[in-house]
Order: sequence, then C-alpha cells, then structure tokens
Amino acid sequence: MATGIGGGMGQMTVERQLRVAQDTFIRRWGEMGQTWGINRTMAEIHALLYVVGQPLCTDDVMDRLHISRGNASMSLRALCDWTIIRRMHRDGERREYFVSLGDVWEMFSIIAAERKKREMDPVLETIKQCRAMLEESALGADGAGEAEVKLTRERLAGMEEFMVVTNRIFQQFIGNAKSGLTRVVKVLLKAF
Amino acid sequence: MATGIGGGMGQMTVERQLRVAQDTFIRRWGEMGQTWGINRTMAEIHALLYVVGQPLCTDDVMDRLHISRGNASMSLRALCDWTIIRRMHRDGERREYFVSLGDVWEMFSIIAAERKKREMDPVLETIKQCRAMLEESALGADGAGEAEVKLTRERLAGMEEFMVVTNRIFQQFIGNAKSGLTRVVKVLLKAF
DNA sequence: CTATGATTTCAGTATCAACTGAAAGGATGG
DNA sequence: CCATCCTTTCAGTTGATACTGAAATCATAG
Repeated sequence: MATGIGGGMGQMTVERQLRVAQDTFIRRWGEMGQTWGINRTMAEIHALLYVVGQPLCTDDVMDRLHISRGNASMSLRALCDWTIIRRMHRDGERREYFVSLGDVWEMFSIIAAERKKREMDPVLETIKQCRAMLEESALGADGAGEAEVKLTRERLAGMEEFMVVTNRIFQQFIGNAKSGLTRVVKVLLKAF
Repeated sequence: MATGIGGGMGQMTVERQLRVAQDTFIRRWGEMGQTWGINRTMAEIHALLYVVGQPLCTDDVMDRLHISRGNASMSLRALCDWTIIRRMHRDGERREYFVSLGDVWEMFSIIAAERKKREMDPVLETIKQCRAMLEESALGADGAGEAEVKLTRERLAGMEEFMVVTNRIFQQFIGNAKSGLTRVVKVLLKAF
C-alpha cells in the first residue's frame, strides 16, 4: 500500500526502507571498525543497537546479523564490558535485552579513555624505559657509538613529547561529555 | 671493555645497550600498531627507521627484524607510498636506502589525512545516504512505523554531527605541522 | 524440586590477512 | 652486450583471529 515515490527506490514499504537504511549503516560501520582494530561483528552489533534506538534481545541480533548464538553472546558481553551498551529486563520476560547508549559523544569518551589506558600509556612507559637505558649515567663515558646513541635519544625524546601532548588531548575528550566537547571544539575552531 | 655501571644492566657494551633500547621500542610500537589497524611489520619497520635516525637498506631491515625479502620490499614500498619514509641513494652504491621522517608531528599529520580520507569520509557519505532514504519525501506520509523511523533518523543525525566535528578536528591537525600543532594544543590546554 | 527457557562456554573449524621464498624483472658497470 | 647485483612480484603456506554449535550452566516459574 504505502510506497516510496522518489530516489529510484521503486515500491517499498516504509518498514523495508527503514531496514535497508539501517543495514547500510551497519555494514559500513562494521567495515570501518575493522580498519581501526575493532572486530567487525562487534562493531556491527553496536551499530545495530545504536541505530534502531530500541532494546533488542540476543535472538534479534542473531537473526538480523546472521551470526551464531555463541558469537552474539560473547560480543554482547564485550560491549557491556566497554559500557557502551547496557543489559535490560522487560517485565514478565525472562530473556535479556540490550540497549546502546544514545549519546555518541559519551560513547566516544568511554572508548577513548579505554584505548588510551590500554594502548597509549604502555607505549609511553616503554619509551621512558628506553630513554633511561640510554642515559649517560647508565652508559659510561666512552665515545664509542656516541653519535648513534645521541640520534636515538633525540628520536625517543621527540616521540615522547608527541605522545604526552596527544595524551593531554585525549584527556580533554575523556573528561567531557557532549557539552564539554563541543566547547573544546568551538575553542579549537575559533582559534584558527 | 666499556661497561654500563647502573640500573642492574650488568656488563654491556654501549652498542649492545643501544640495540636493546631500540628493539624494545620497536616491539612495543609494533604491538600498538596492530591494535590501531596497522600491520605489525609495517609499524616495526617504521619504528626501526625512525629510532635509528639513519638510512638503512633492505638487508639491514630484514636482518634486524627477521623478515623475508618479499615482506621487507612490500612493506617498505607501502611506507614510501604513505610518504612517511623516503628512498635514498648513496654515492657509488647500487642498492637503495630508506630514511624515516624525523618530525613526529609531520608523520602524524600525514597519517591522519590519509585515514580521514580513506575511512571517515566514506562513512560520512554513507550516513548522508541513509538519512536521505528516510526523509519524509522519500517515504510517503503514512504513519506506519513512523516512530521507529523517527528514532533511526535521530540516531543517524547524532552520528553525523559527531563525525563532522571530528573531521574538523582532524583537519586542524592535517593542516599544521609541528609549530601549528603545538599552537593548537596550547590553545586547547589553556582554555580548560 | 523440576521443568523450561535463556545464557555462557569452549573445543573444533573456518576465514583471511600476513608472510615466505624463489623466480622474474630491472639497472648499472665493465 | 653480458654479468652482476638489487628489487619486485606472486603463488603457495602459515598463523592469528573470529566464528560456530552443541553441551553445560544458570535462573525463574510452577
């Protein structure tokens, strides 16, 4: 009965068209996740929950994305651990539902905090250790290979400086939800 | 003959200690690369060239990282394509050498530009398409599933806003080498 | 306590990106 | 022009990671 009229979509129910739009987004989001070190399925599940904006149960997710129960269970748990989705119960229902956070800014803050902790902090720590290994006091005073040591020292110092500053920027994002972030951004954009 | 005296390092030549420090950094950098969607070997090669600060030839890289000629060749080419390392010739030598850019800020700008173009722009494009599919004009005016469509519209809009702003921030970094970037950062940090 | 339905776990399997090594393809010097 | 040395390519292999499905576990209602 209800048919779209524009955009070359031909006859399609509203439901069907909604489904297509959602699936398109989900697929693309999954692809992006992969290239940023996030497993495709997890990214897709999250995209699904985000874009539908409503609680879904495990079977909904399985059917929609064509994945196994095991995969769905483990991925949903991981997303819960990240705290970017939440478990939910419905009155009189036995099974669990899952909802995504609605605020993209908040989600990003959470993810940024976790990745900083897990991936940037250890690198910074390592760089400090490496620099310590190459301090004069640890090396003795002979001139052998001194030029090379100096070069490496400089490079490590340059990288450390970069990471310290990057960390600070991350910190800005982490400490601020939407309102704070848009303020950060306004400042940034106005200054240039 | 030359021995370190501090830090529990025991007897070690300066050369040996330099090597250890460099390898530690290289390994860590490779691990980090992986979790950010950059292949481990490429990250390691780049870390090596960066940290030694001197031109190395293919065989140097192979020996140092224990990788095959084919792998070295392809990875070095990819890094050249990204323009974060450069090919180099030495007078009277037949083989090619490779050097890393020395400025971390510049490297980061280059990488950010490329990843924005390859990974964020297409997502933004897709989101716009999805939103277009769900416009009133494309859907007809019936009320069926209208609430769900509205929800999805809002979610897509929220994500688009986020990505547009993120893109702008990337742009700030892309357009600025070290001096510009530290300025960006100063502004950011002073404002909070 | 038992029955029913939901969830988790994990050993086995599939998938795909990364890597190897040898052969083909340059380029330079004699 | 050939000989030598260096670089690139790519078919085949490896290894890491993700995924499945069925059994075990857990939770709730009766």
